[in-house]
Amino acid sequence: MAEIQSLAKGLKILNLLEHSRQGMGTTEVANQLDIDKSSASRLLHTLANYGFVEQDEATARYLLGPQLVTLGHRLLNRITLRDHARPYLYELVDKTGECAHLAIQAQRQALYIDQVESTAALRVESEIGTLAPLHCTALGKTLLAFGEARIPDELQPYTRRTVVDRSSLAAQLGQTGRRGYAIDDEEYNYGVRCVAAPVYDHQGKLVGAIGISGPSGRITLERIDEFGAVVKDVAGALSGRLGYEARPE
Amino acid sequence: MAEIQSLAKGLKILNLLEHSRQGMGTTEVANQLDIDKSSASRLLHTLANYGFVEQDEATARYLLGPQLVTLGHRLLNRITLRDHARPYLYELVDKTGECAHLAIQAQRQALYIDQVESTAALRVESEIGTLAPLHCTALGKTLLAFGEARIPDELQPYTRRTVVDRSSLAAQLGQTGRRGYAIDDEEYNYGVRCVAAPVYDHQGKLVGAIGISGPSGRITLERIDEFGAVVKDVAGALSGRLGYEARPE
DNA sequence: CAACTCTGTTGCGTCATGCACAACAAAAAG
DNA sequence: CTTTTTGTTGTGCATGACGCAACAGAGTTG
Repeated sequence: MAEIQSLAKGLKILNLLEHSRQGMGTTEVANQLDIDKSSASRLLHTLANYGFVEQDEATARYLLGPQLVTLGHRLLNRITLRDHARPYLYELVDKTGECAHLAIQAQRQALYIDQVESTAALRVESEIGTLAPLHCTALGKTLLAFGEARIPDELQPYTRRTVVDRSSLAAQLGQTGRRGYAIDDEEYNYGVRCVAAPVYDHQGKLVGAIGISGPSGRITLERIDEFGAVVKDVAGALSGRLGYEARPE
Repeated sequence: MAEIQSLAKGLKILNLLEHSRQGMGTTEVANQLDIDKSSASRLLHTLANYGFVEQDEATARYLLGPQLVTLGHRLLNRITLRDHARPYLYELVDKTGECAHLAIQAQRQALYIDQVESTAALRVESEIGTLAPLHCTALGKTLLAFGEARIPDELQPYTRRTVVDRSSLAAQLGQTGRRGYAIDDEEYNYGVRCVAAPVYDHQGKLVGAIGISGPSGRITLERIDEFGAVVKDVAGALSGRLGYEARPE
């Protein structure tokens, strides 16, 4: 599994620039990656030649380039699940008043590929394209409980409530499987509860998860089963739309 | 302007995969780029390690990876122009019945960063993330006529109507500047006419262009000035929203 | 206005590393 | 079963990427 190091360096630069809002200069990039200024300069020029980074005209700092928008959207548009799911996300927002999300599994994480915002003033937004951990989000746990994904090796804690014990998590996933929906009780963000349920295609294969997120003041523990039933219903309807036929138990 | 060749090869692979819907295998990639199988294999592994490509589990072919979605959207979300423009795109659709688009200049081309579809059955869709030439689209010509972009070196013809003569194009851009909006009269796609107008920020700097596209049966040459006035008005309103104050001539 | 700093690019010698070729494994086709 | 195709791994060699250094610009400071 040999890695082409020059390519890896270039990709690392892209990942580096992701978290830099105002861009980075050649020297800064070189320092961060512990490479020489000259190498950084040449790598950045190469990336720029292909449109993967772009130099701000005013500040001469490097930013992510338009080619990434092009490639990223090309990929998103290819995911037809997204088109089918959209009306059901709206349905979730209508019925619950909370933000609805659609995620698929990618890179051993949950990738948010669509989102419909609620109209509430206090709401939880998750940008499309975000990757979230599998073990402490409702969407992620859905992918774990109903799909073939393995429990990640490291269970990083995000809040005091994050389940970091593998056997506890496994037990919870079993319960999730029987119940038909997954719950995130402030395990990823304080004050935020989420509920999610699986989406299957015509072959009965898990293709993604949809769910809602909201402040724990509105998604109370008393009402969470009620929300769970709604999410499960809508997810089931979407699965049906994709040709899935629920098999009788 | 030395280019790191291994990095360039990796980026070329990404561009190659953009146009492949069902993915490509190692050998296929190697043939397309005229490199050895072994190199292609190692490059693909490196790209996969960083999530820029992904292997389909069933077919073992390589596809664009989720990291591109993440990076691409990170960039899109950073562009606040997009947020401000959206209601005005809806306004354009309402007033004209045609699809509305928002583009910025990137890589010496016009980058479509948002779109609102019309409800008409016959309509022109342009995917977000698409790059279009500057010299033969209304959005592109707007960027040329009102911004600092230079006329491209090569004026590639797309239809019989595409203006490929530099001086003719310069004259047309002059007229566009005086008129306040740009027209694409089937110069990029047969049967499609477009109208676009410039968007300025609070510094009076051109930041993008918005416009409409529709079948030439509806956007007739008789009515095109009427559409032009609408687009110019809405673009002006958006510029005002961004803090631009039209200076009296 | 020089002296200084910080930044980004370029030239060059050296050595690492990516490459071609081949062999191999594994799957698919015949 | 043989044959063909595909993908990965091993290896010697030469290319090319790296680090160093020098240089050029742009700001800053005294």
